[in-house]
Amino acid sequence: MDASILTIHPASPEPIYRQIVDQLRRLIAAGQLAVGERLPSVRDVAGFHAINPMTVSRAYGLAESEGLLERQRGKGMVVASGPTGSQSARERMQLLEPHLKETARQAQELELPADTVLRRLKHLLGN
Amino acid sequence: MDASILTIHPASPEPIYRQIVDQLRRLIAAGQLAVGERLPSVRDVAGFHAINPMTVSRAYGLAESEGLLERQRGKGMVVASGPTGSQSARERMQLLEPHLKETARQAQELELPADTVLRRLKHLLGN
DNA sequence: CCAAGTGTATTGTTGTATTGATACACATGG
DNA sequence: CCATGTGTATCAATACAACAATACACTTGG
Repeated sequence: MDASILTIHPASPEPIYRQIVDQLRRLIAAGQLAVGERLPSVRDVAGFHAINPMTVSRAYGLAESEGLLERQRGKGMVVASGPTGSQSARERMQLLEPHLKETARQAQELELPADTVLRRLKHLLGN
Repeated sequence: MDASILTIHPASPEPIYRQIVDQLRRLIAAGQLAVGERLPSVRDVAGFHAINPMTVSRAYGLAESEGLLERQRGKGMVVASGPTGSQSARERMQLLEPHLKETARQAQELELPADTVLRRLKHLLGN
């Protein structure tokens, strides 16, 4: 598995380990990471993105305790077969809900017309 | 000015002082806080939200160095008359742009249909 | 004038978060 | 068997955020 599946911004105020966990949660929920699929090793990810291996390990550990990943000793991490794999659109939507709530809050503080916001987001989604 | 204009979540991982500054930036850009209007005193805000006055002072100080607020010695902080007051919809939109970009990224990782996301956001905006 | 209200500088403390360097235990494959 | 590849436990070093308790300079209203 290629280390490039993960997008990381080391300079972001968002902690690196949380960027990784959040991303894994979404990619696994959508099935972009299939059940049983092997993840890139901590050293691969760390080398590719020029970050510390322990930071990746911490993210993997959290993802495991959350039931997203399973550890295969000596081999690596694989996507867990638990209650997680490839969820329905409804379940995936709930992962986006908090972020959307915050979007709405900021839009209202900015007094932006709903049309304007929706049109812009539609454009961004059309990639 | 009432201390309740500011919404603060002390338990959020987002630092309190940044919650305040970000919020001020939006409220001022929209004109919900009019140019020249007085802000609630640091002690009022701190008392109302049960946080430390110096945390509020720090936020006000940052907002001032950003040109959002002006300090009137002995009186308090007022909304600056600078290049900031009540911006156009286009300018306000740019304050939301980074957040919308992130929304689009997460939606794509979740493989959510654009329609679903847009419909949900439209509902959240219709308050 | 002076009490009461502004913001702020200062110093110290506490708790936590984040990252880093190193060494270790384990499993695999030739 | 052993080099190589896993993940990770451990300890350390910072940095950050918030709080606490003062003291200070300033303005206003009675």
